[in-house]
Amino acid sequence: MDWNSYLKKNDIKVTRARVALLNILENVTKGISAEGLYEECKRQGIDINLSTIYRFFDLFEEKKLINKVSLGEGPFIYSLKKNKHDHTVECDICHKEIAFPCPIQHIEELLKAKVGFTLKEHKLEMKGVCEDCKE
Amino acid sequence: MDWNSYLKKNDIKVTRARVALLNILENVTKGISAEGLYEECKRQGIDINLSTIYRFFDLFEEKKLINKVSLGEGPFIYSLKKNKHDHTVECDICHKEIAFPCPIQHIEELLKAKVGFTLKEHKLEMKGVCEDCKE
DNA sequence: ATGTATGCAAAGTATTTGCACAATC
DNA sequence: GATTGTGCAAATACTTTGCATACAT
Repeated sequence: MDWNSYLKKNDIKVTRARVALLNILENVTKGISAEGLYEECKRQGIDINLSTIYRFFDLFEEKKLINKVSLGEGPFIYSLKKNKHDHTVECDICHKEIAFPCPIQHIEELLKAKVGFTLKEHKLEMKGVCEDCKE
Repeated sequence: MDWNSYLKKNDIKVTRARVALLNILENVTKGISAEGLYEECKRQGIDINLSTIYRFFDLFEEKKLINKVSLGEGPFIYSLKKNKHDHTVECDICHKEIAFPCPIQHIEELLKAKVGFTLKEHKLEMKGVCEDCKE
């Protein structure tokens, strides 16, 4: 992958650390923790500080390029977003639709961790009441 | 609610702390953090140690009576499970179905926290590959 | 040359644990 | 009475931050 243009497109400066981390993340099948990524760097002889990794995740999460998921214990698990898409929730009352970034990757990590199931497709429909109609 | 029989049914000893915490949780519309529950106890003049609250959550999560959700930052958010139900994931290859405790409450908390939307109904279908067929 | 990124060490936040005493069955 | 729960204080796990230096444009 051409990280150079990927990064520029997202207004992120191209640095040695970021490119190295992206290269590793690209080849990781499931999510990875900050510590895990740090260990993987060491294993590959790449010297990157753990703080840098946390800052990398923070930045990329803010740019919505990364999923950050908790398995309920231990560290957060991060993974590069693929197939970025939204779902919509429709308000029962005003019928407004609100887009919401697909939350399935949270569930995907849980499924993998708890029952060893690898998710391929999903369909999610949600209905409820929006903030304005809540009273 | 009759917490006495609720607890016994789930093989949990009835104690002052547990009943008090359940009473509070029952009247909390959305999830609450350990610290939040602790503050609420104090506000109501109930004296329960923060460790006890954490131990309460651990126990009830193990018994699958409580949801534990992370919003990506800050503490975990806990809520009593209502409408306990499973979803199934179907394996593309062997067509085995695996039940999975409904993960929507995770999403529910996220929706509430991020876009103020209160979820009422959902439909979730998932397909993928089970552990045995993964090779 | 300027602004941003990184390493390092120290601090912070959320949670867990060990132990002594107390409550429950 | 035996077992399990709770409070307290200390420990741990994970993550964030401040500051000095290095790097990217």
